[in-house]
Amino acid sequence: MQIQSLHPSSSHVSAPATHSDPVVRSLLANARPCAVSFYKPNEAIYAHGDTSGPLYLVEFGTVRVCRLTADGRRQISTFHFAGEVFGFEPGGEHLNYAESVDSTGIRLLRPNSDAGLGESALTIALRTMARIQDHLLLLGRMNAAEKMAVFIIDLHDRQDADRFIDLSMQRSDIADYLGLTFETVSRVLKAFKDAKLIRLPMLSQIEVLDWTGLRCLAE
Amino acid sequence: MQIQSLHPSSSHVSAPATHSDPVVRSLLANARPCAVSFYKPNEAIYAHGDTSGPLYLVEFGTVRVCRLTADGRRQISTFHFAGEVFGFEPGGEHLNYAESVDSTGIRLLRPNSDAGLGESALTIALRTMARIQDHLLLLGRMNAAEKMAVFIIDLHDRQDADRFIDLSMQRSDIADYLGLTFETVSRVLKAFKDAKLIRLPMLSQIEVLDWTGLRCLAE
DNA sequence: CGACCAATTGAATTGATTCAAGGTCCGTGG
DNA sequence: CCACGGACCTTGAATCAATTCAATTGGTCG
Repeated sequence: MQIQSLHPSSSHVSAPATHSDPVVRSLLANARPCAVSFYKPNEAIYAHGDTSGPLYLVEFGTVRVCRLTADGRRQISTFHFAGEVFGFEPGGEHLNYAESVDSTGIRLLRPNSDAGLGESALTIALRTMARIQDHLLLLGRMNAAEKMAVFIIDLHDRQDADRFIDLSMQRSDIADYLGLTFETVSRVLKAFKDAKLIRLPMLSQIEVLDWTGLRCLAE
Repeated sequence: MQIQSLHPSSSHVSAPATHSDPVVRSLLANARPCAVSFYKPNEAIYAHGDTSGPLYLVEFGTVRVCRLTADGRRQISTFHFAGEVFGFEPGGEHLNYAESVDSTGIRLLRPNSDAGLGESALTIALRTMARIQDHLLLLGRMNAAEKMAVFIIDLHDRQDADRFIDLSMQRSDIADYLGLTFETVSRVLKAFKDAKLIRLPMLSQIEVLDWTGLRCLAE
């Protein structure tokens, strides 16, 4: 992991997210400015057991936040994309670990006063919580096809891309997010393709052909 | 639902939780005092779509917080017991609904200043979030026996009861919490009984006979 | 071009569900 | 006190969705 200089001329990464979200902007206003760290794919951002405290803002790229069972089974709690904030943990230690999925830029947010990051931190934490609660319903009560449909629609809603949805993560990441095996992910994508719900122009791109059909599956 | 008077002499409910948790006490200090509402089993505390804002403190009893799919499948996000705070939601509307499981007393917590409930609200929200993230791992990556073992141990840790664990909720609630059917819950309990891990002196009580064996299952 | 990793596909297996039948607990009323 | 009814729970048998295991294909990069 390298620390990027804040000086623009030395930066060779793509433009940072615009942070159009007012809550994120307010959080930035309460934070000390920090450099953007650049991560190659599959690098650790923080580990299980690390001291928690600062928050992390995704400038570009994708992050996965995960937890493991004692025998190594992995569950991905959330993916985070450009403009999203993560790193919330109670107590002093990270119970989850976070890694870059692809080439990712992360800005550290440290509170610049004793007052902490204020109300905006709570707001963003509650949003994250709502997202996770949605995911409980998905993991506990949906079948493979429904899970996949929800996942594709969610990806589309969070990317501003219109036509093609970018799959920055590989099949096994999707599997560990949806509580499936990577073989099942592959099979469901094939079934969607055969049902003319989607097209897969590349391994890492989805084009939705039938939004109605897909939304119907996702309820 | 009846509103209990704050006057002790008119109260016929069991003694309220002592709120030994300093964070909950600090939250109470920032809240306007409110009466305790008494709920019979299976009454609505708030509904999907209700305006959110106030927090709720369980004085006694058990609460379930749930979400439904469009076709009526239910996932219970969390159970809450005496001394626990719930009701966190982003935005203005409840995405979940909350109900009493058994006879339950709830104290409403409304902020008494414009500053809101302060840091303690964030602390408790983060705790809730950590609990939910644990539950993602359970729902996504554990089998029925492991889920049940984790559930029993968690119940024990959250109740101060030593010998007998009280199952205030019925089998279908446990099923909707663990992402199983109630038949499977019943079968797993039977298997635990046959394996001499537990005893079921009553329908709603568990006695753990082999903590090591149970913990081993739960990892 | 070959090597390697990821993804696909097939066949067999299995864990959990579904459907169906009993059994148990508990309150109510004769 | 006991019989009755209904809700909850247990148990069994058949089914099915998803996994496991095993090839094979495809894509990417030196």
